[in-house]
Amino acid sequence: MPGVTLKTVAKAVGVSPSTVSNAYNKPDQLSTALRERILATAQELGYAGPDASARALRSGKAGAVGVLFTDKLAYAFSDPYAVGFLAGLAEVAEEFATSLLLMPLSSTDIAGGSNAVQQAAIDGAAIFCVPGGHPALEILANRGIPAVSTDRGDHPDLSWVAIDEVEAAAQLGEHLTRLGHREVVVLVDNAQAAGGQPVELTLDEVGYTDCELRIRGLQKAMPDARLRIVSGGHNAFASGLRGAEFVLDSQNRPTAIVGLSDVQALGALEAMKVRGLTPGRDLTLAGFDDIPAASAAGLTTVRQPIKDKGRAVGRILLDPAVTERQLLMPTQLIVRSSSGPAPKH
Amino acid sequence: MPGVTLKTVAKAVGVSPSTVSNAYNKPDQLSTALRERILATAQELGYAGPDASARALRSGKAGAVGVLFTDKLAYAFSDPYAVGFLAGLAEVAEEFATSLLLMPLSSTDIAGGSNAVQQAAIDGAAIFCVPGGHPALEILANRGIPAVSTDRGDHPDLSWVAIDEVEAAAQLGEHLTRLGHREVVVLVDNAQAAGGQPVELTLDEVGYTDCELRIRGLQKAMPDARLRIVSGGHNAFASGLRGAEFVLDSQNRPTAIVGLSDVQALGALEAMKVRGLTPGRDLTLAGFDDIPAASAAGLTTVRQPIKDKGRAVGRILLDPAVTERQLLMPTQLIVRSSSGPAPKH
DNA sequence: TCGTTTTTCTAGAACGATTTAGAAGAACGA
DNA sequence: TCGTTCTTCTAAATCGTTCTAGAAAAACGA
Repeated sequence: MPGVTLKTVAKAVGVSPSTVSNAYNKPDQLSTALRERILATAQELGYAGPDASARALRSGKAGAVGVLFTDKLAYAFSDPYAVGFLAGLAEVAEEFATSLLLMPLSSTDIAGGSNAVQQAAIDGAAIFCVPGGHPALEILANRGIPAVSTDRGDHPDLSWVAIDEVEAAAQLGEHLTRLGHREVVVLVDNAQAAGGQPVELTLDEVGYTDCELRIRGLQKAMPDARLRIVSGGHNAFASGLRGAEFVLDSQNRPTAIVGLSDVQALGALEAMKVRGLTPGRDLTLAGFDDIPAASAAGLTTVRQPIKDKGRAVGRILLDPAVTERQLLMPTQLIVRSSSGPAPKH
Repeated sequence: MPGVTLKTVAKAVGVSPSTVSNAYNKPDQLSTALRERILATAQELGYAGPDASARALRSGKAGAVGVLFTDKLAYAFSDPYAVGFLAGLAEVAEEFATSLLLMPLSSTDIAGGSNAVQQAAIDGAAIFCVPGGHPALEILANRGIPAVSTDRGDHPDLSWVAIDEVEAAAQLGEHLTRLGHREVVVLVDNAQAAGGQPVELTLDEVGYTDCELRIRGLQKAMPDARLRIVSGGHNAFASGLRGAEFVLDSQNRPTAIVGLSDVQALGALEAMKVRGLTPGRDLTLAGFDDIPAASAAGLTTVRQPIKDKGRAVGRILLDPAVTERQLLMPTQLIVRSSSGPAPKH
């Protein structure tokens, strides 16, 4: 049955196309009897309801919001933190009969124009941990697509749902200071190390705004400590593992390792285990996010309400009743067994 | 600048809209000089390229494929198995400049019509572990959207990329039989237990076709064993944990527990650890999928090439050169330390 | 030089719906 | 009975492209 459209149905029933459209979208605009007759005829003709593209064009609503991820999709999903965010977002999306459009941000050919960000039919975009200044953000702005970021940007008119990165990290920093740590390594996500060879970075090279802020928070709360920044690659278990290996096998071991995400911290935990190091005694380990696995592993971490973050982003994008455009979510230091006093030497 | 369209640009440059369209889509249809002039003017006017919806309508291609997940999205993504599938699919999607549209499948009001499946603008759909007979599948069929399932369906004209569930499970069953196990508990995903209270089920109540087939495979290879089916909720670590707790704390402990997914098996592993039970010695534990964490945990499992499965689904949906519509992927029993001989008594 | 092909561009009709403004008829109050 | 308000339905414009067919100009071969 090729080409069964609104018009076909309208003709078959003997009404105008508008009425058929109303039968689907505004049931109170026509009598129940007629509506039922229309729906029945539609069924009979094998008409599956208004075409999505046509509706999107005419009404200006795509029925989908984009989710922008940095890096490859695989990395994004391997972090339960990302999954939690997505789950919260999906919950709201579902409520508004909206789908989620996954937009992997391959570093290549963003500028090319033939990329998802340029093409996608979306009503809004959730920017998940994408560094400020990324070309994709400009494209979105150009297209006039409302975007909500999970990071606080500098522009006052940008929407975001974020945490106070500096304060959150400072909480952890104070905890470490109290425990007497002065030699600290911070494990960060970084593209430079993606090849497999861990690298040591300066603060300027870190890149991701949120990482940078967290490090600043640590510095602020640990003015007397020596902070080294190391990356084993993109945000993943394996990167934390590699980064920690690099640090643990080097001459000057720190007394504490802070992963800027729990998955990285858990990777570091693995490296410690292999070397027979007990977290909290031989070396202090801390993470960020408080993903489910963190509590199982006894990892000290900074909890952020990730699912709520996803929900909030969804509401800002989809719920017209929500007018607040910038939301600061609470964080909480969760102290577990992986952190302990710095060993005297 | 509201309403900058193809026409606006065309007028500004002094050419026809068709030409501007060609500048974007068919660069060889016009002189380079003109094309560059058009692109420059577009930039100047703040025109962000052809509108996605309009293009979708006119060309009949949405530029996106839907991904249907059963249950709540959160459960879906907490399983690395799902993530692997998605990664494979995303790889192919990227190659064909197509986006992935995640479609949350609320169990409620699917029939209502105001759901994502009905509304979404997609060219095809990947059906990931959605039980046959689900209303969403019918909606897709009605809309004439090609769909590829990860489960073998009964209809001969349905496309799928699957494994031989029965045989795969039978491989594992033979292994267990050889080890002398006769008291076996199978942990399954089930909505009934989603509340938190584990339940014991009959085969008829299992629901998901693939789960059912796997159990049949086990039965086939373990004709003399007593198989009990238990669920601790939806497919997740926590469900496996709860299900195993229920089983381990009951009067008649089995000698082997089989999780129908690795995440559930790993949850069960946790329950065993807490109770001081060593897998492979005190109790045999096995899973399904062979996710990365399985090897780290020494879990005996049935490997399936999940990323390839995702890729294959993507190719069937997007690559016109691929004509094969039904693909059986290989599986392999991976024996690790979590399985051992049944204790004599 | 004169057809013929190739290149470059255009006019105008789709694509399939929604929206706006308003008509026709029914129901209502006085 | 008559004007007024609802209810129910419709005509026509519009959303922003891409497509088909073909015109005009340029290039080509002999």
